[in-house]
Amino acid sequence: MSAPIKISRKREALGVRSERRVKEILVVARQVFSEHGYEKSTTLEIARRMDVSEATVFSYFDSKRDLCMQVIKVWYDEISAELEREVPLVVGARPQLHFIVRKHLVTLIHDGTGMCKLVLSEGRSADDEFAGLIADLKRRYTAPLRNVLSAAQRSGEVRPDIPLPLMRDMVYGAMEHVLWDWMVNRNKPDIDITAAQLTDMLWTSFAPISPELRNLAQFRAEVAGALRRLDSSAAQGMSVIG
Amino acid sequence: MSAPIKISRKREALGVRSERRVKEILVVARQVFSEHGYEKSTTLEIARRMDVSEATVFSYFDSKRDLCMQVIKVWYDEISAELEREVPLVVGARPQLHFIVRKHLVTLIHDGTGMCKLVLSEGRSADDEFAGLIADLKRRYTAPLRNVLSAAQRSGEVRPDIPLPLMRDMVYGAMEHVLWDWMVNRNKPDIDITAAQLTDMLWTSFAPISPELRNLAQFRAEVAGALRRLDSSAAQGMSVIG
Amino acid sequence: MSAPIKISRKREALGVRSERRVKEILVVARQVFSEHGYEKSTTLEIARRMDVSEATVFSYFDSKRDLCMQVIKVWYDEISAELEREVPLVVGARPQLHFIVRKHLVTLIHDGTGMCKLVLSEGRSADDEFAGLIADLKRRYTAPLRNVLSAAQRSGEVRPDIPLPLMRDMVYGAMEHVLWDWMVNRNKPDIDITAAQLTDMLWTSFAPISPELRNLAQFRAEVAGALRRLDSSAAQGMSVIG
Amino acid sequence: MSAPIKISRKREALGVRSERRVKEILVVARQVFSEHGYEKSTTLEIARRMDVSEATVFSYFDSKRDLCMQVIKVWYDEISAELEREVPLVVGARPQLHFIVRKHLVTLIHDGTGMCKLVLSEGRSADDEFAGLIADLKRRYTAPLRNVLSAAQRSGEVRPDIPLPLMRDMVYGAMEHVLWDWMVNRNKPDIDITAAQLTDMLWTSFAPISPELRNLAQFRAEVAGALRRLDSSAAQGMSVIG
DNA sequence: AATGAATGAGCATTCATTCAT
DNA sequence: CATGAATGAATGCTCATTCAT
Repeated sequence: MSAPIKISRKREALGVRSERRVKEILVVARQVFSEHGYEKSTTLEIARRMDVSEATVFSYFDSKRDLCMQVIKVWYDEISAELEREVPLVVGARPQLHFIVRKHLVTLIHDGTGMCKLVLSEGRSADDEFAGLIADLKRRYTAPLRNVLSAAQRSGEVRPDIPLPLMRDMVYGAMEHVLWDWMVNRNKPDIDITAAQLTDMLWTSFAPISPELRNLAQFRAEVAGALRRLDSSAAQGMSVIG
Repeated sequence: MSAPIKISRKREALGVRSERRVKEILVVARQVFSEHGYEKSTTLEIARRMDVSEATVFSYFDSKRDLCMQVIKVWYDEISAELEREVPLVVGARPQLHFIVRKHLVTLIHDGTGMCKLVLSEGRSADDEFAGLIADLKRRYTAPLRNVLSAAQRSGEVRPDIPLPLMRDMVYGAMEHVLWDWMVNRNKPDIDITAAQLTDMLWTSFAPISPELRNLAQFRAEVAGALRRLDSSAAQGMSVIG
Repeated sequence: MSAPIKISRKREALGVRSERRVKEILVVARQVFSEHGYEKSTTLEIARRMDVSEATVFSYFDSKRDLCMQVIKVWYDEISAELEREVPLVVGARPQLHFIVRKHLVTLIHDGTGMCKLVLSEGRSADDEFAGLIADLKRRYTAPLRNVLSAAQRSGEVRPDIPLPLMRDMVYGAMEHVLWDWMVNRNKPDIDITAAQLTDMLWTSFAPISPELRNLAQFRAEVAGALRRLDSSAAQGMSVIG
Repeated sequence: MSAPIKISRKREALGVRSERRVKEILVVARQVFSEHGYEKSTTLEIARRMDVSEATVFSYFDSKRDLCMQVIKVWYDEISAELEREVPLVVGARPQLHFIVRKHLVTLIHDGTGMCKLVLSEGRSADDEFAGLIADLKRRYTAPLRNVLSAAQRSGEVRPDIPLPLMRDMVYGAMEHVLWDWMVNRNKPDIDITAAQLTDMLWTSFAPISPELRNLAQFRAEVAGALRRLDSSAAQGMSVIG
């Protein structure tokens, strides 16, 4: 729960002056990794863009993998901290959900550093260790949502029979799909509308519906469906009565 | 929309006899890619397992990437065809949604060929072309759901104000998250329960709620939330009245 | 005892035509390693001298280390086989010892491939595994001497109270020193004279001396020494009598 | 012949206070080089163990090679001085030889600093300059033996027809082999027994044997050998007489 | 005297891909 | 139809060494 990402061996004893270098490298590395993804990025390019030698980069980070990990960690730490600070300022479970959803979309879509693709891609790294570390970072990032939903379950605002992880999966899974659709197919979503619609659907699905309402809704749906099928058959010219 | 995945240049002129070879290679390649992921798999290993030379593999496929693409395509074609065949046998929009959800989980979790990780990982490939091709395959695979929801919208069973892609994202996004959680953190989901819960939530969120019910539900939720906050404040010893 | 040096993984299934390549590489690698020693040799230089790419070299040998090992093994196998063939043709234990000693010096000094330095150097490799493998090769190479001495012990020609390994160490240790002295200080030994003198001394030291002769010799030596010291003291003007 | 090992350029102008630093570095470097050998040791590790920067090390020594050289030189100087002091205290050429042999084995085997492997390995360095410098150190170290044998030759205790270097090679060559066998194959020799046996053999081989005795011994050996071969032939069922 | 910081130069190894036979 | 053989091109990483401060 605490420090899941180990600080590079090599950074342990660095002085103040070099902290600047570390930051510089992280900035450049973020750019490079964002542009090409992890595999296609090279340590040489990162070094070149900084006008330093590769050796310099390796004197601050243990390995390419380590460097990329730190880049992702820094980014997650930033947005996690922001989220942790802002969510409590919002009042009400539904508004909080809405805030989290909108914030996530805004952050990833408006982010100028191209982290969206990197994070979505590397979050699915085939490398187990890498994937595990990112999973840790995500745990922190999604904690606010978890807290909101957990409290809402206790207060009765959210149905108690659904495991929190499953609800989290719905929230972030839906958004990742939206974002990936944007990345790959260039279908840029309208953030406000999408956030509103997602929140609406999610909150509806999380709400504890009274049995009566639920049954009523289901009855209505089934009747409507049966009716549609009837119409559909008729439309195909099948002689129903004769 | 049509033939999105180009057949390998080299396969165009191949005879019938060699079709068998193609299948054999695809089978072995599927194993290898599943085991190590795309990047860590080597054409040498694929060739060795078949007891042929690497050159033979390359005489049937243009490149490693092409081969992997075909592997994924074949798999998607299989499950897409199955889905297209089976979904119409289910009656009712909700049962169809449930069927699609459950089928997806069953397929990916019980699949002995380890395609789950490969598909989830490579579906997020940083390579734009690759990602685009997989997006095409997914379009076909998700078409049945699209049809179900589209029809349901027309029949009034599903609210008409939500874009179909967004609903699709909710369905598959949630499931991908569940599956990835399983892959990385070894949290194996109970398929039947998860499918039921997901369907329940999704269907609820897709259902057209009458304004009255919706308003009523929201009112109920807000009152409950306000009450909770009141209690919480009181519990912390804050003087409420003064 | 048998095949101590594993054949390169990669060479297992090579055809006839490529056997030539293997030989070619070994020839060139022998040159390069001989000239610079293991550490300072580069795979690039070996490849360049053959006008092939480094990759070609690595397709026949697993690693630089493996290649060097094979070079050394081939050489040891050659001279071991020769020795095994020739020693039995010599009659008599002492002549056999002389033959082995002379042959060793001739082989290492007249060898145009510069293996002398490589073998002497790498035989003392700090790398334990490497050292172990060379030790195996040496075991075979020194076996003929061992057999000669062992038989001679049984026949009473060689004193039985000395362990064979210690006698082997005397034989080869002395020669290695002679050779190294040549390599480093350019003191080229006269092979025939050195071989004769070494054999003479070694055989004398291995001979079973009868107690009487030994005692007599020792008595003689002690008297001579005492006499020398007496003379030496007197020469320094020390008052002997007081 | 005089100062063969040049003092590091950088040390020339250093004051007294820094002499302490030099000693400290040499102590740590000895440890490191002993543990990993020259090639695998890094200046970084040496610096780290001293809690100073690499730059500090390089301000006292010209190069890694220079440092290692000094380490070896210091060690050789120590044991050379000791030998030079102690050998004269022993009376008699043979006892002196025995002392030198035993001392050498004891020193190298019981040495806690692991110099044995380093010295044996680096004494065979492929680097000509390095090898030459070590050869110089060895010259001093082996001088006492040279003196002993030289005097013994003059006094008639040792045969005069063998060049001193060759006798030296026999003495130290044999021991190096014994020690290397220990290092690589873990055959730890019994120091006292080995020293006694080596001395016995060496002294015998160095002793001036009268022509009569020598001839007699050789005659005896040849007869014994011939007899053995006769018996061996007979034992193989060869009809000797018919 | 000490060092933080930087680096030039080097190097083994991998692997998809091609092509003559 | 198959393949043995060859390779171009790439790349992460190490380490002794220097120098301004």
